[in-house]
Amino acid sequence: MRVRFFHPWNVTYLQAISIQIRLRHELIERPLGSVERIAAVDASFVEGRAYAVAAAFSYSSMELLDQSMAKCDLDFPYIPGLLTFREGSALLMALDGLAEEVDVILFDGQGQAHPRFMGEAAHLGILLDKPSIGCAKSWLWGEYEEPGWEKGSSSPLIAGCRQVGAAVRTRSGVKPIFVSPGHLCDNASAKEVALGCCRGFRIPEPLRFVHAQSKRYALEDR
DNA sequence: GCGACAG
DNA sequence: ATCTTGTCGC
Ligand SMILES: [Mg+2]
Repeated sequence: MRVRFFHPWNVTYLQAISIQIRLRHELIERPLGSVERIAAVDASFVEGRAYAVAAAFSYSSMELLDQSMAKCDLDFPYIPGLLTFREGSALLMALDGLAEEVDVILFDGQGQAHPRFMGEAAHLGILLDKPSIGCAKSWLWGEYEEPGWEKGSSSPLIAGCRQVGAAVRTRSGVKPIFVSPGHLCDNASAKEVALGCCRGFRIPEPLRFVHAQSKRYALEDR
């Protein structure tokens, strides 16, 4: 898939925040259409470099359809709220190598559950002009109640008097994940798709795969 | 000033 | 996220 919109990546802390605020006006929230193919992307880090892997799957069977890797030097530090400026360009490079077209992309981080409603999934979804969903392993933004113990139960993440995502129990009795819609998606679709690609583990299968792959890629290049 | 803080 | 192997428990 191709990147449709661009902005500089070698920016200062204040410029990064300014870009997030500007992109906020481009965010479109709406239900997802039918999902036949889905992609996920993640990165691992070693010796100041990011190793990103993107992969495409059949949504119904979770069969692997395509895979792509990218390596690049890191220049921006990790700052909560600005994760996209650390690993975003590496993730886009990996996604750019995917030949298979997909209906939605999963990211290892927040979507709209972010102080400026512009988490990694929302931000990169806009640049790619593709539907996107954020599936974070821990909390960043929004008030919520502990969801029920059973797999499938969830409770809304509320910020600024509106729902920006949900804490979703993807395995009974296990810590929930934080699912929030990115671009061209809504809360109901995000939760449905995130749960729809779990196969017995807390983390949705496409993200589990790219996480493991990026780690292997980084370790064997060390 | 203090606390919180995706990966 | 990373530094790091085996080990305890469901
Ligand atoms: Mg990650």
